[in-house]
Amino acid sequence: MRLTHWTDYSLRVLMFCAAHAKREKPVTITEIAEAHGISRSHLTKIVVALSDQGWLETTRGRGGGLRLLRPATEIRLGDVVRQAETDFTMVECFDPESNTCRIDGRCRLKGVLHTALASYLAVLDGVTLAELVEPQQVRNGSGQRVLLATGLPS
Amino acid sequence: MRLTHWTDYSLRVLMFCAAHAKREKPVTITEIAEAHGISRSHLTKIVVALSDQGWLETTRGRGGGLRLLRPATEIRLGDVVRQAETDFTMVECFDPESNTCRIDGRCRLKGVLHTALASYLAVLDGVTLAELVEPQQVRNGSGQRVLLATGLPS
DNA sequence: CTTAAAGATTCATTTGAGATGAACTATATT
DNA sequence: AATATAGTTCATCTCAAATGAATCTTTAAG
Repeated sequence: MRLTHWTDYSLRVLMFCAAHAKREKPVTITEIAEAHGISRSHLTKIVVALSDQGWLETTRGRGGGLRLLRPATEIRLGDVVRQAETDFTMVECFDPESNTCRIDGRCRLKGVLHTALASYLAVLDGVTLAELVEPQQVRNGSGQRVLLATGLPS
Repeated sequence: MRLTHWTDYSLRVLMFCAAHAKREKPVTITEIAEAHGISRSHLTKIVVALSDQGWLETTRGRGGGLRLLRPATEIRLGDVVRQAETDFTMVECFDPESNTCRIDGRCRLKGVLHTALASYLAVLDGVTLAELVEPQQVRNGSGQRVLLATGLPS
């Protein structure tokens, strides 16, 4: 049971935007890609998806970049994960297409796993992007003051 | 986010054993494989693992087969899933080996996802194998009385 | 009006966990 | 001896997910 890198990166992009929301210049894809050591090309696809899903606003051209469409306090992790993650097939019988289970409909497994999944997402619904990146100064390895969640000097 | 077929089958094997626990002859791998339309060879590996993990007792030779080592009322789904599923890497930073996240240790994502996972498993811990296969007569498609969870005529 | 900086698209490829099954071995009962 | 059972080994297959090069499009700055 694991989340995809796609979802992981989706969250990181949104976190990065949230952490720099107050900056004048918008955040750029290249910037995030470099910060995380990911290819710009690949990350672009994730940004496009996030934009299609209404999380981000993108502007092309010089001076362009990304901006959150909603305040980070209103972005619940559960909703992001629901959209980023495409496959919530817990067991075969979740998917009517491929289900060949001979005891489907008479067994309670599916229901139980649905409940568990709901519980998982409910925890994520209880946390907003803002809480993840809440600025909080800590010392980094070099004794420098940095912002929690961004790693950038404050 | 999904469970592997391995875990799915593991649960089905245990459920089958639980549903037939009162039978004189032990359940056999071939029987389960046929009931679910899975290859006997593949299912054997799963049974061996379940046996290694202490869920099952197996006996070779004619008249042999599988038997649960503990009453179904004492087998919690969460424990089975924890053992069957090998990879609970929610995001890259879960795995110290592969983690390259630049903001690890200063970000709260990992903690949140751990909590969510714990919540998922807690739901499964609240259900026993016995509850899944609790005998309950229902009518099947042919109007025949069958046992819930097994699909076999009662 | 040219250039540079940004996002967007397309295409092809790689990768790796997970799944699969054939063939064979070991053991117990009849 | 024959049969029915579990157990092991080996090789492969499969497919979603991940990756990245190349190119196109848009827009602000100079």
